[in-house]
This record gives sequence, C-alpha cells and structure tokens, in this order.
Amino acid sequence: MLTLQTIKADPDFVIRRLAVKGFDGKEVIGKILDIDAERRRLQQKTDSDASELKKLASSIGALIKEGKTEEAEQAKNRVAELKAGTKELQDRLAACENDVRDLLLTVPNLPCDAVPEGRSAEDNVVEKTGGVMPDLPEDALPHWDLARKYNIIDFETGVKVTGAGFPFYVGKGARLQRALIQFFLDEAWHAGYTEVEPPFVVNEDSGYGTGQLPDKEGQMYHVGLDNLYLIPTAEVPVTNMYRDVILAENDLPKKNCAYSPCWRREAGSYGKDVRGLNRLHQFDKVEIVRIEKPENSYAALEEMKDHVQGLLDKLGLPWHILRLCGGDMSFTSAITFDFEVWSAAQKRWLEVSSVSNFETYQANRLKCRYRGADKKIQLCHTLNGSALALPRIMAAILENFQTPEGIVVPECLRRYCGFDIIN
RNA sequence: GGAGAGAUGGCAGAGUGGUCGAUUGCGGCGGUCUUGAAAACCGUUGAGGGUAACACCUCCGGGGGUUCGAAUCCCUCUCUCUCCGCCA
Repeated sequence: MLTLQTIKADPDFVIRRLAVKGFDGKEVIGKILDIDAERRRLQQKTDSDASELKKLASSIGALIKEGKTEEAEQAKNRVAELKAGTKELQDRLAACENDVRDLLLTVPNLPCDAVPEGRSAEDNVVEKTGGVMPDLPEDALPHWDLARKYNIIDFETGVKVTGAGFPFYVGKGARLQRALIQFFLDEAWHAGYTEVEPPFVVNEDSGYGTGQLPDKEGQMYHVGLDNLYLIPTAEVPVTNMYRDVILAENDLPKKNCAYSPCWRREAGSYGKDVRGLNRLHQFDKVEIVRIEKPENSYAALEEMKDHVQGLLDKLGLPWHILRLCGGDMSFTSAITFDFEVWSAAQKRWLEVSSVSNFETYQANRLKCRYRGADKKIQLCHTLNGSALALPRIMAAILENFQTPEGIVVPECLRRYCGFDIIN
C-alpha cells in the first residue's frame, strides 16, 4: 500500500498519477487525509490523558508506602473517573487507524513516469522484438493436438482425476517439464540468484503481505481446515520471507529464485484462451524476486528483463516485450513488462513472463525495510518476474518446433531431458 | 493426536503487581590508548506514533480480561521445546 507520507506530501500528484491507471482517487485520498487529521487530533488528546493517568496511578504507590491511605483512595477515585472518559477516545482512535488502513488498501500503486497512458491491453507498447517466427505448413497442429499425437500430455485423465486445468504430463512430456525447470533454475543460479524451495501453502498474513488478500481471495485455493492458501506464485512465500524484517544496508540486494507449482482458480475464464495449456489451474513456474535499495531498483529491473530475454533466446522462441499501459497494469505494480512468445500454430502471442517493479508499495505492507548508512530505516523496493512460466513455453516449443519427424527439442534442454526429439 | 515446559531488545538471559521500555553479558557503533591492530577502559546501542524540535503516548509472542496500576495475575489463540503416539 502507499505510505501515508506519500499522500500527505503531495495529494494532487498522487491523484494525477492514479489517473494514469484509470483510477479516480480524488474522493478516497480526501477521505484518507481527513481521517488522518482526525486521528492525529485524537492521538494528541489520548496521549495527554494517558500521561496524566500514568502520573496519578504511579503516585498512588508512593502514597500507600507513606501510609497516606486516605489520599491514595482519593487518587484512585480520580483515576477511575478519568479513565471512563479516555476509553471512548481510545476506541475512536483505533477506529480511525483501521479506517485509514482499509482505505489505503483500496488505493493502487502509482505508476512510474515511464508507464504509457492507456485503458486496456490494446494500448500496451511493443518495446522490443526478437527471435525468428517459424515458417510452418498450413496443416501445422496446435499444441493440444501434438500433445495427443505424441502422447505427452493427457488432459482427459486430468479431468477425470481432478478436473479441467489439471493435466498429466507423461513420458517425454514429463521429462521436458522437468528439463525446463532445471534449465530455468540453473540459469538463475548462474545469474546470481540464491535458490529457494518455498512452502507451497501460505498463511493469511502472507496473503496480505503480497496483496492477494483481501481482494483477490477468490483467485486462490483455500485449505479451509487449516486456513492456508495454495500459492498462486512463488512470489508469495519468497517475498514474505522478508516480511517484518529490517535488513542491513550491505544485505542488499537480495536476489532469490524459486521453482514452485502455482495454483490459480481462474474463476470466470473460458473459451479459446483456456484451450490446452493456455491457461491451467495448476502450472509450474520459476520466479525471480529481488529486494533492492530504491536507487538501484530500476537498474535491477533492466537486469531482470535481460535475464528473461536471454532465456527465450536460448530456447529459440520468437518473443516480444510489452510495456504495459496504466490501464492494463496490476494493482500493486509501478511498472510492468510482459514477455510474450509466438505460438506458431495458434498464430497468437502467449504471455510467459511478467516483470515488475513494485517500488515501496509491497514493502510498505510487508514492512520490509533496511537501515541506511545514515542509520535511518527506510522501505526497500521489491521486484519480481517469471523466469519462466512453463505451460505456454511448452505450448510454443511443441508448435514452433514441430517437423514431419517429430518435435525437435531446443539444444539447451537436451542435456536435461536426455533426448533431442519427441516422436 | 495426548502429557508437560516455555515465548522478554540483534543474540543470550534476569525480572512474579507500583518511576521497568525493562538488570546483566555478548555482539554492533563511537571514543581513549596505539604507527596500525588486539587487549583494556569510557560512552552509546529496539520499533511505531506524535512534534517545527522537544514533550508525550504505545509495544515484553497475538487477542481479550482483572486492577488505581500488569512483562509480572486470569482467559484464549499461535508458535517452540521435551516425552508418548503416528508417519515419508
């Protein structure tokens, strides 16, 4: 969430930036400022009352020791009277604090200067393009047909055993999955990311920490008996490692990578978007997460983009990078770049990575801070990106590299899966 | 799952109703001494709110209660440890 400080410093600026995301913040910002002003008034009052009470109460002890029982009794009565009045003040103060927090949670992050204006995905800007689009014959098969032809992904049995969106990967399909995971983790390792194997379920506090709760509750699978959530991305457990932590300046940057399965309920999705591997309820992903000093976060973002681009180049897939416009960005992001690969038989772009800088927005909720050289404690910047999500990469590999002899496995994966063709 | 014991500042560890936001040790930081370092000695060292700056307020795992007054007593939740059970 935004810091109160940011809003107080320049409310008009905040409202202007929010408008880039298509968010009308005028009313809520005004409300926040009003309630905060009230909160401060109440706090001053309760503080001085509490101070008086404390003094009186501690004087009673001394009076009793001196044997001045009567005076002590009088003081007791006075304290009791005062206390009745402060109770109500304290309740109002607590209510104000809650209201401000709740309102702050409804305000999205400010997009940074580099975010283009726009309402929807159509306004995203193609930033960069790479790789070569394959020249497939007219009868090229989409990946769901290839999966069946070579018996490497079994959607039907997944439906029987669990439900739609939970496929079985079988034989070379399963090995290729594992090869991709291994390849992505090794590449991240070589780029200096410390590998983490996180828990795949998290508690409520962690859900709030990274912003899945309270508003995106319906997107996560919930383990009701224990009140835990299946992670929708490794970002959640990995970023929450730094919840309520004050790092030393020389601890930064923190660079972590993690493989995890990801579970998403994807409520309300249907149609061609969810065909085959395009959108699943369970999928695999390697995530990279960074905690950075504010002055370094944009350089880190560029590094992350280069890393993701490098993966796609090594796989030999045609890609482009989209700079998301304000209207298409997520609630919590300050800037986001989406990577899409060309799915040659479906003849469409598939999103395989999203790289974002959250600046202090996530860190403020997490209370992830560091102590600077001047000993001042300040919020870190957090960033994350997929590197990469598997199913659509798998889809693109199957479609783009299909030949009459079979599917040719990208060079970089062969040492991991132990074969060079799926036939 | 059952029984018992715990949870205090970066760490260790005192504190069982009245100036306790908290003794002490270690660690960290600053200084004296030294060419430099070590040792020794002196000082300093939690977070949040609030203020122009002070003042002041809150926080001893979380929440609630008793009391004029709670780190200390009561209830409850969570977590940790020991033993038993179960188990990859």
